[in-house]
Amino acid sequence: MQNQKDKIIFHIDVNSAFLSWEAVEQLQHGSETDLRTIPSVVGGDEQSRRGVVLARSTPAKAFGICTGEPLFQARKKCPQLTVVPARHELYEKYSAELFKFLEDYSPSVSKFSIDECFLDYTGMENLFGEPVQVAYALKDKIHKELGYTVNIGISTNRLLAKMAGELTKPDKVHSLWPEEIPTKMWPLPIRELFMAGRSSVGVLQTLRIKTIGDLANSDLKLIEGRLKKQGRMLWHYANGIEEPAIQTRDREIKGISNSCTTPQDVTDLETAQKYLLDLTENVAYRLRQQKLFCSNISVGLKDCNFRTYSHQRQLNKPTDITLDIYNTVKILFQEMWKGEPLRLFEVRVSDLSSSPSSQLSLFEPENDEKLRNLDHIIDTIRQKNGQDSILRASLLLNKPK
DNA sequence: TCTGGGGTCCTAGGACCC
DNA sequence: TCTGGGGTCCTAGGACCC
Repeated sequence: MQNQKDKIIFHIDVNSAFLSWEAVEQLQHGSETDLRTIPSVVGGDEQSRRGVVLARSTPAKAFGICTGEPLFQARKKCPQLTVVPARHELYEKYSAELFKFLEDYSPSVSKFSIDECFLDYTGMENLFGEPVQVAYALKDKIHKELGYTVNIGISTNRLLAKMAGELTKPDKVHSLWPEEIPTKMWPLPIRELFMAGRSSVGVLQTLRIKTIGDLANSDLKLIEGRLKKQGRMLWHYANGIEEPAIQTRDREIKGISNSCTTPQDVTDLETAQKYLLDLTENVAYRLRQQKLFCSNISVGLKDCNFRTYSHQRQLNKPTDITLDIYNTVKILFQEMWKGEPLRLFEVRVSDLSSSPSSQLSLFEPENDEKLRNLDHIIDTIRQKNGQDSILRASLLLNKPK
């Protein structure tokens, strides 16, 4: 059992979140079938080449269908597969509802992703009871009241709670107290360790490290020599030491991006710029919603051979003006593009601050003020009538510079 | 791989400064 | 300059997560 002074952390993870939420939503709207009981997946749009599996039902899993795999491949494994298009706004709604629900159990609930969070249960035993029993009750209450299942992992830090939550699924509660590490975590293949991705696992395998236990009991200096900071982190994680700490989404935002895989490869400048303007508008709008300014702009491309590359530029003066950002985006794109067919465009802004450069803003050029007013008008129309209510493209493109 | 979209963090090299 | 070392900033690319 845990020490008196130790923390108690729950990791709560919605099982096949997008699919579960789709199933609940469809049942509420009179559907006869529960997506969770048939081979089904939530996926992108196949025709526009966005066809990958985002979430799968348990029967779909039985066919060997994996998340992230192309829909085409999934259909080969299971021809009768039901494919549901993704509805991200809906999932945001369900996500918010769950986190609100959890706040009854602790004042400290930290969002890790749309369907995962950490709940700090430390000091709540006197109110609700012993953690494992409470976790079971909580899991069943979510099922009964919200309509879907979750996994709950419990331990003394976020890392171990998360590893506990992954042990077996779905609809399970697992503890992974420090003294249970050798029996519950060390036998697992190294791939199962949080933050051990393909590249690190490849290096570790050359060192004959196959399980999490192998890594935990290896020489830290050796691992660090091969994998630098990443190696040091993985070695600590394998030993159940959360060093560095796992960060959640409650910190300030570092960057805003939007990307788009095109239905067909793009080979002409005009079409490319249309996509880039669209992405820029989305990013700039979100930037202004957050009342932020960016000092770095980056454009990323993926060509038809899946080669990815990017260019970025530091600005002299932070901005939130769509046209400012777009002008830099155009330059960055032209620096990179040699005419190769492109399948993906990305616009990203970073180096964010909450005010435009302090002194300069007092003497803001008249033109900036006009552009900012234009952005404001368009943002207002969009908020009232929806994102597609106004075609900014023509406005911007025709606007004399 | 017929391979999405939104993030964070790290590394390495070059420019520039003292 | 055929020159050392340390620091900071910028840029490109990659690893990893859900």
